[in-house]
Amino acid sequence: MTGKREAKREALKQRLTEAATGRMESSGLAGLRARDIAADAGCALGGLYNVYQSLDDLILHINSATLGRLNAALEQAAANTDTPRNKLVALAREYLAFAIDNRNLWQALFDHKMPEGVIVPDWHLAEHGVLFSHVAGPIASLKPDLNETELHVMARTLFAAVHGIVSISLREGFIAVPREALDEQLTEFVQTLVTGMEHSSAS
Amino acid sequence: MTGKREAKREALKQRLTEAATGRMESSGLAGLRARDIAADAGCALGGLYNVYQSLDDLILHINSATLGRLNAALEQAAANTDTPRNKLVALAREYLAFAIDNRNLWQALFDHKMPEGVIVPDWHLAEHGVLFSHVAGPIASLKPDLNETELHVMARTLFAAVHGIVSISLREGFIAVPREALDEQLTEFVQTLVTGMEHSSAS
DNA sequence: CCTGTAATTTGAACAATGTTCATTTTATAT
DNA sequence: ATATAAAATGAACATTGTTCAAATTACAGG
Repeated sequence: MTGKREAKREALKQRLTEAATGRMESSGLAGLRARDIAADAGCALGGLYNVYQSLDDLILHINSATLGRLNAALEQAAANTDTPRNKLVALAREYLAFAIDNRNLWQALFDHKMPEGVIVPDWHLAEHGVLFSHVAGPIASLKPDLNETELHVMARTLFAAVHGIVSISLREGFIAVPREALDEQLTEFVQTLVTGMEHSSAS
Repeated sequence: MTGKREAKREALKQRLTEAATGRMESSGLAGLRARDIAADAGCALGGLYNVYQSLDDLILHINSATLGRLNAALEQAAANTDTPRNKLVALAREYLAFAIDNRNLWQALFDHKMPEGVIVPDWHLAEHGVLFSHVAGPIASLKPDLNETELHVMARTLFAAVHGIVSISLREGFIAVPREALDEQLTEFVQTLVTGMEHSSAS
């Protein structure tokens, strides 16, 4: 009857992660309390710190899972579309859809900051970097003359632009634009940008 | 010798605001402590709460001042340029410059969140809204057929796109792109977008 | 099945922080 | 000069994340 320790530990970790994810979904990053999470998971307060290094560490793991789902959704969106132009539009729309459908989890990806002096681990930065990569393929088709660096930089720029539009649109306090209008705006924006790319010097 | 109360109160408010702004510049929003601010301003901890409703209220006022300076800088940038295209490029570059030169103050504009249930006062939302307005003029020239709503929405979208690029570029942890490269990327991005606008259906 | 040991779980205690408020100090008017 | 109202003070409180000595539990050997 060995291995029971390991199993319990894993089970607790999962319960904690699920509890924390649930709290984050319903109350957002700012509504996350160590005591609530522990209570939801059915363990003592200290139990959380046996499994995770800190609350920030736990949040990092939640964000990692969210990034995984987001990356999968974006990959799907690009795969189900034909031309580079349509892929870029589909990626932007999927990003918006994911942000709306997973508001608090998505917000936490960008709202969460490590405490002063603590650096974000490389593996997590890499996961963020994958987001940019989805955009790189279609851009490479549109502008085959770009070298790898230029391509990467432009992909990051385009992603950041779309992120900014989604981010400000979903910001609380600001006038809530209806989803359909947002979708249309975003589509038009990407279309305009692609048109611009097609007409620029080194296409 | 009347009016001394009012004067002292104003003086204290200013000292508190300056102290808090200084702390925010050097340590960022997350490094702001009520006790530090009060100590810097030379008053007791409670004094802060005689002048401001809460720390959030104080932060709101700092952000208001920052927005004032940012709006002034953007207005200047647009005024010193000729064509709509060049105005849009100048606005984006000025936005980047301001963000770099006022990193922590600028970050706080978007990082700060009111506690759950407390809503941002209208006058402050309006100040944020002014940011979009700088972009509206040049866009109106480029696309004279837009009605007021369409114009406002497009201005917001373009601003948000530029904001996103600047925001992700200055994000800690991510690879720091040299300022000149950033500036060039941003310029190219706006140029591409304007080109796209010139070639789109309802120009 | 019993027992000793090592790992785990617990929750009281701690430190840091925003906020309040009874008390003290100060400014103004009479 | 004194009374009153305003303002300043800082101790006390509530809410956090985090730690750690003590209690509990799982496992191996007899």
